[in-house]
Amino acid sequence: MPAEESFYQKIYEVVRRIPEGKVTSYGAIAEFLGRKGSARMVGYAMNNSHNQLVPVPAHRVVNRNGLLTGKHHFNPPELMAQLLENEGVTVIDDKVQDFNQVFWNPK
DNA sequence: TTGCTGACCGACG
DNA sequence: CCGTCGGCCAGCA
Repeated sequence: MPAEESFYQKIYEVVRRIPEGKVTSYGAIAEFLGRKGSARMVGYAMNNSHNQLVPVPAHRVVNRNGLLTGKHHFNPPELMAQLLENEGVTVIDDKVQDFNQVFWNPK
């Protein structure tokens, strides 16, 4: 049996599954991992995403409102919205437009 | 082991 | 509309 993966690894794995032009929410990932209500863990894991050897598209993860709450952790902060728009996701005032249409549920 | 932190969410007034 | 609080729990000093 393979070595047991940390929750962080599982989170990163889910985030990598997000297709281009799609986004998901912290709560959705937390719920998918069976830790519904602990969306904080997802965000906290994202903070460590830079520590991963494999790139993690953290810019595709937004909060429940479709707001780019984690943009301040990017360098530069505008990069998050720019990456999303580069993939076809419209971002206005740090908020994802047509959120229900670009929302991707892990499964 | 204990205590603190946090890129969230929902409820309350 | 706005601020505040509780809950959730892995990681770290």
